[in-house]
Amino acid sequence: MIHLYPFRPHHRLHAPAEFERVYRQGRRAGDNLFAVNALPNERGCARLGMSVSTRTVGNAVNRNRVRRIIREVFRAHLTELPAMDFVVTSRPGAKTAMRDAIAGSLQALIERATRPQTPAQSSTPRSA
RNA sequence: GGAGUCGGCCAGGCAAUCGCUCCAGAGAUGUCAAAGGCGCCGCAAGGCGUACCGGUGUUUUUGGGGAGGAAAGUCCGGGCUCCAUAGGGUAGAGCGCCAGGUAACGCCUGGGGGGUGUGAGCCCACGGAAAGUGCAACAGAAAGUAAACCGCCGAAGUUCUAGGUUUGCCUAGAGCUGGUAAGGGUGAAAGGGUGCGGUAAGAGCGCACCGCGUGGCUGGCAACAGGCACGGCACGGUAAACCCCGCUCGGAGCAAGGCCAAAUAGGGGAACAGGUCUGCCGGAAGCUUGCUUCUAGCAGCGGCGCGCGACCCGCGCGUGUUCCCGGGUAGGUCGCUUGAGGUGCACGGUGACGUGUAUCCCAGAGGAAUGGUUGCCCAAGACAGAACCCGGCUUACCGGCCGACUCCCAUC
Repeated sequence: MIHLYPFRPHHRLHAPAEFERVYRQGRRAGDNLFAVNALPNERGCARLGMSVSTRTVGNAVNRNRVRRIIREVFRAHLTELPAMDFVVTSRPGAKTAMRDAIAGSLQALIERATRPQTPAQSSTPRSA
């Protein structure tokens, strides 16, 4: 059982400019549920921003459901994450995804987005 | 008991635990002399000091609040804000039986009329077709100043034939012109309906009743209803076709808008220029001593541009160049939840609703909280998430509860 941590405003991204910065400069990883952009920050803790649209997820109720699950997953793993800004963008597959699927997807994507980039590997994983 | 109609209400529950957000209290800690308090100085304006009270952040803790009946669609109506104080006309849009309710409505209530159902009920875009224009496929003879295809008639006119004859004409038959909207047929619809009379056959041609129209009367605030008299059918349908009549409507929206403000262009002051325009006031020069010329300012009228949704009127704002001071995008903050507010009671009203009174405070986020996990229970949880706020309408929806009423069956 992991210990649970609070999730306060300074753990979130607020300004449009911050989102823009992560989109432009961050590393990107995605599957059919989400896309995750990650960019190191100077604040000493990880921060989360979400972009979940009704267009990809169906309706407003489902949008809230997906956002809450993302936030809970992020909160549960807050201490394990490096000091980076993450922006999670929904994709149509998230519409019907259950909680466990969302958690699994996010963990894998965060893993890929935060893994130190090694130039030799970048061309090979496709064939492997 | 079954089938159904109408109205109202609920929208999984409980517990533990981990979170988010707002409010209030308490503690810790940072910061602030801008505001209030306090102290000192000063006649006063005011100045100085002070973190004790206080303001404002962060954080801990305690307590409390935290999505809907549709929060939805954004289809109507308002409040609020800004634009001019919301002006006139045209255009445009909406609405359309009557009365009431309301802040207002295209909503609601009650009533009238029409349709529909055995019934409780339900449905209606329900002003005008004798202002004008248009439209009506196919079928049909004919689709609106009616019309003769089949049929009916043979009165009237006329021709032929036959018979009679007082030689004028008469009778019968056939035909033509013709008469006829009863019957058939076509069509969604064929120019009132039924019956009797009438007639050559027919026909509102006449009459009765019904319908329709006109005018009184009675009831009703009215829509309308009832009845009387007259008319003798003139007035077919379609206005969610144009249109006419009546009523209503300015526009944009909280990304409204106010304030504080990094960054940028526009704004205030000074100088120069101006449309050979007009007026007022001031100054200077000339002398003909009350006029001319020059010049500066203000106002008006022009011109140009912009705004007031479109157009016309009308209104407002700005005006070119150079030099000096002030602006308001990012961001923050307010707007932001106490309101046409909820609930109870009383009274008025058939009712929508109103009045009075008591009581309650019931989300307020802002890349956007209102949730996650675990366990238990059952009838196994639908549609679905506030974004300035209300009143409606419409649409979506697992089910459950309550009340009133109708029809059928059975029993007493």
